[in-house]
Amino acid sequence: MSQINPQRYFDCEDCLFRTISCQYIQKEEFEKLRSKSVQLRYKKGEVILKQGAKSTHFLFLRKGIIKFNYEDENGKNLILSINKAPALIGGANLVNAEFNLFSVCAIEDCEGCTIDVALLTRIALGNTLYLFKMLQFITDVFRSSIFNFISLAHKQVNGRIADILIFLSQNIYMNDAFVLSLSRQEFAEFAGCSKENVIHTLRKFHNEGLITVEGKKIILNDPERLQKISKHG
Amino acid sequence: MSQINPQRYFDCEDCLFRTISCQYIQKEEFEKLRSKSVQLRYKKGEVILKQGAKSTHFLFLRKGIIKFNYEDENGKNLILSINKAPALIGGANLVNAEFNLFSVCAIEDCEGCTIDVALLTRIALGNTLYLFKMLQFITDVFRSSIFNFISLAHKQVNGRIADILIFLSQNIYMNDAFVLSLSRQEFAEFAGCSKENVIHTLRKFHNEGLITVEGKKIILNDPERLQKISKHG
DNA sequence: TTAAAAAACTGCATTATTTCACCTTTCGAT
DNA sequence: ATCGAAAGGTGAAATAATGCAGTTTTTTAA
Repeated sequence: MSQINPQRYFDCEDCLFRTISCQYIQKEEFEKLRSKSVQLRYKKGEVILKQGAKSTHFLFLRKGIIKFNYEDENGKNLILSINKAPALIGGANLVNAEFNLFSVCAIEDCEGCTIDVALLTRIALGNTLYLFKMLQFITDVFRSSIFNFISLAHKQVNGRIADILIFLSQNIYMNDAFVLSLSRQEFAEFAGCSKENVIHTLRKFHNEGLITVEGKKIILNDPERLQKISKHG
Repeated sequence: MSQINPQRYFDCEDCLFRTISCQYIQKEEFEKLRSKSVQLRYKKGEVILKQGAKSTHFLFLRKGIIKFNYEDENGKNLILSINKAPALIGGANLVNAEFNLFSVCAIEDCEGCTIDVALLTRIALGNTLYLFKMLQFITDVFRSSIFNFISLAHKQVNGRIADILIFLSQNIYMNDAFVLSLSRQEFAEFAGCSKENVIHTLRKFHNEGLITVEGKKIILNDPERLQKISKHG
């Protein structure tokens, strides 16, 4: 994450953020944003934004998978949501410019571009359609977590784990078979239960033929039945 | 909720929404908004916005207490948040103009004013500072629910109920003693547990002298110890 | 390559939570 | 004023979830 000699890892030409931005704002304005941007790479496990810190930049995540993490007063972690690129990260502070409420961490190797919040805000305030678009981007990340919370709030662990498996398959890995980016501990922090409970439950689903678990490799053999478990709670 | 003969229950002169709006937009523009508004009263229990419906208006809640309610596929309810006036209700749809994700119901008698979404959006798009202010209003309602979710996600029932008691005391009733607007069933839907568990736990806190429960009347005798229970989980 | 550390896993005792069956109180409508 | 429905409440059995103590497997770094 060295910034001494700003490195260029990828080309801006095919950047989605650029494409979308340039539908709303002038190329010259985008160039201003870009001149303040730095390309960064994060290894799996690295912290991108730290809870409690004041962040001066967003990150346009171009590649990779991240988690939003909240650490409570006892040091217990909760994963609020998991998102994959492309996404605009750090937006909880656009409307409400305070300290980061959550951390954002890479759970797979990531690359992206910092975006200066002050400058983006200035540009967006002069262009409501662009502002609107940015807000959509930001709330996307947020909204996905709502249904996870609902699942958490009134399903038991079986249903919650079924929900997470379906979510990962459909929204993150886009495949019935995937290699889990989360440790069992992290899975538990996402499901709001103990890691033992995650292990027991995955094993049970495995023994019932519902899924195949082999270390980090998971295959959903019967998504329909998983849906039923999710629904039943 | 008769709209045949639009009734005037209260005076617009001292309306907070008007005061705030007029800091950003012209009086004439506010008059346009107002001309499309209707003053409404809701009895405790009435539905203000219905989950799944397409809402053409926000409600500026001028007086009263409301709940955000999500009903799942099995008919189970979850209360996402509880808010008191003043608040701008229905904003989940401003950025993302779809159907209502949640219902909003009065849990105390309420009064407020409808606000035409299309017109408000049009005005806000022409005035970014106003748009920003409206977004702040809307996300306020949202943000308060986040910490309730965190509580839900990794505390046990004792801690969750302690959290809710503290929340109600500090954020809704602004007093250590209050008359609960929720039934035990609703309390359970907020705490994400069974109503029996709510009753048992309130009784336990009562027996320990932590709180005094007498039907709907609740007094927090020892908020500090309650905080400790909340913290310990 | 190997030793140490971290993560995955297991079964079980303990604790938390739900569910059920049933009783009592409160409240609103006739 | 009375009936019936809804809400509040109780205790106990059944179920779910956690936390522990220990083993195995995988990963990491020297």
